[in-house]
Amino acid sequence: MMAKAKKSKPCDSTPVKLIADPTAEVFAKLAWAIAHPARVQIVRLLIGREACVCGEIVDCLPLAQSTVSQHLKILKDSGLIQGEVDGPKVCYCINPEKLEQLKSLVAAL
Amino acid sequence: MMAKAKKSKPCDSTPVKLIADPTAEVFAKLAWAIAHPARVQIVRLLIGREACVCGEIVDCLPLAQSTVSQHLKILKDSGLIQGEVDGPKVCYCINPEKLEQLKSLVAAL
DNA sequence: ATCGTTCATCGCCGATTGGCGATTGAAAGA
DNA sequence: TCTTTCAATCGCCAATCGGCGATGAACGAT
Repeated sequence: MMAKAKKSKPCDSTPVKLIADPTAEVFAKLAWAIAHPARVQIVRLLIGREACVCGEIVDCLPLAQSTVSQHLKILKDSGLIQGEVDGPKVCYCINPEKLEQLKSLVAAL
Repeated sequence: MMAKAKKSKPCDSTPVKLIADPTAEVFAKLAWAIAHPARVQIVRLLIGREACVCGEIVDCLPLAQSTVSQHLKILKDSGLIQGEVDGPKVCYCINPEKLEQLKSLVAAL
């Protein structure tokens, strides 16, 4: 249905000059950090609580400890979360500034 | 500075029951779709205009036509954009619903 | 019917991801 | 000291990504 809607869209042809935005890189990096179900869950978990020990996060996910640690490293590298050593344990918490940056970048789309 | 802030965070230990959210998958897929600089630029480009022929998008990016086509396919699979065949050309445009879904998912973080 | 244009797809490649178990390292307790 | 515990890292693997050129299909125009 609606087949053959010839020329339905104007397909405007304003000469596009590549917006060489460096923000695209930043954007992509941040988006990539949460582009995995496990990382989405980790971020959500950390948003819901003050802070969380790594071991607890491992218990929350159906993944091996080493795998979770990898995801945590990725998130930490992106700046979205930060880890603080607390004795033998490590407390992770979200970085509100980075989270806000992500939100505003997406909202500005 | 601020070193040795022992026990600075409470590290609350509320028993976490894994929120097996299926939305994490959806979220991750959408995030992954824009987790590449080229795809960010494409999405931004399409938001700025009504619609855009594939060839123009190729001209806007320093990538080969086949590579751009790949990115377009990824974006199309995610639902963020949709393509409409217009003769020999293909007009791409943003899918406002999906874009809004992405925005609200991020905003709800 | 034969071009020329446009875009999708295929095959290939190197690099990266994502998963795991095993090992290492650091702190705290015995 | 020795042990235990917790988390990061290493090594390995299969799978995927991201890039490209080349090929193919669809369409308009000649």
